[in-house]
Amino acid sequence: MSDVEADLVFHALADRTRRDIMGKVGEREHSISSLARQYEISFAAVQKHVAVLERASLVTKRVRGREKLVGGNAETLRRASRLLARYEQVWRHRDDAITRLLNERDERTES
Amino acid sequence: MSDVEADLVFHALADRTRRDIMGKVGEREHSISSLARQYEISFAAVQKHVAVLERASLVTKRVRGREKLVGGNAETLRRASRLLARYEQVWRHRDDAITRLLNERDERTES
DNA sequence: CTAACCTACAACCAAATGGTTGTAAGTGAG
DNA sequence: CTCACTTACAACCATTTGGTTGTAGGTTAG
Repeated sequence: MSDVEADLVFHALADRTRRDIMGKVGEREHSISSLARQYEISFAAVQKHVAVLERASLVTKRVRGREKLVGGNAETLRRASRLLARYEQVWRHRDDAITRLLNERDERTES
Repeated sequence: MSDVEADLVFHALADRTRRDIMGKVGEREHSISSLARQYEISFAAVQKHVAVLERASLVTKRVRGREKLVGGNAETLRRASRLLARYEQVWRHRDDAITRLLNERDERTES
C-alpha cells in the first residue's frame, strides 16, 4: 500500500460519520439520499463524506436509475488492515526485556 | 474502541511522517531529537507529530536523563487493527450474488 | 560553574477540513 | 409533459492542521 493510498484511507477513516457510513454500506448498498436522511447534517455534507470515502477506494458507486448506490470495497479495507498488522508484527519484537537493554546500549553509542 | 479513540488513532495514522515515526519507534525507542535529525522539517514540527501520536496512545514517552525516549504502544495498534477486521468480516457477507438480489428488493421497499 | 543540549510551548501563517446554502442538470412517476 | 427526486458542484465560513520561529526551563558533560 503506497503512501498516498494510506494517506487517503486513514484520513477517510478518521471521521466518525464516515466510519458510520462504512458500517451501513458494508452491509448493503445505500443511495446517497437514503444515507443523508439518516444524519442530522445536510445532504451536501453527506455527499462530501461519500466522496472522501470514494477517493480512498473504500466505497464504490454504481448507477441505478436516477440514484447512485454506494457499496463497500472490502479489498481496500483488507489492504489497510494488512498495513496495521505489519506494524504490529514488527512491534512485538521490541516487547521483551532483552531488546530494551540492547536499546540502551545503542542509544548511547548513537549518532 | 470508542469513537473518540478511533478519531485520534486514525487521524494520527493519516500522515506519512507520523507513520514513518511509527515504524522507527516500533523497532526501538528514539529520543525526540534523534527523530528530528532524521527529517527535513523543524524540531518543533517533529515534536508536534510525536504529540499527536501520543494523544492517540500509539506511542509512549519515558524519561532518560535530559531526553525523552519515544516507544510504540502495540496494544493501541492491535485495537485499531481489530476495528478494521470487524468491518472486513461484516463486509464479506455482502459479497455474494444472493445478498445483492435481496438488496434490490430491500431498496425498493425502503423507508 | 558554565555552556551545550533537549524538551516544551506560545504565536503566527497558509492550506485543508467539515460544514453551510444555492444553483443546475438528469431521471422517473403519475 | 411536468413535477418531484436525486445527484453534482460552486462559493462561502469557521476551525483544524502542519508548518514556521522564538522563548524559556531542565539536565548533563566537561
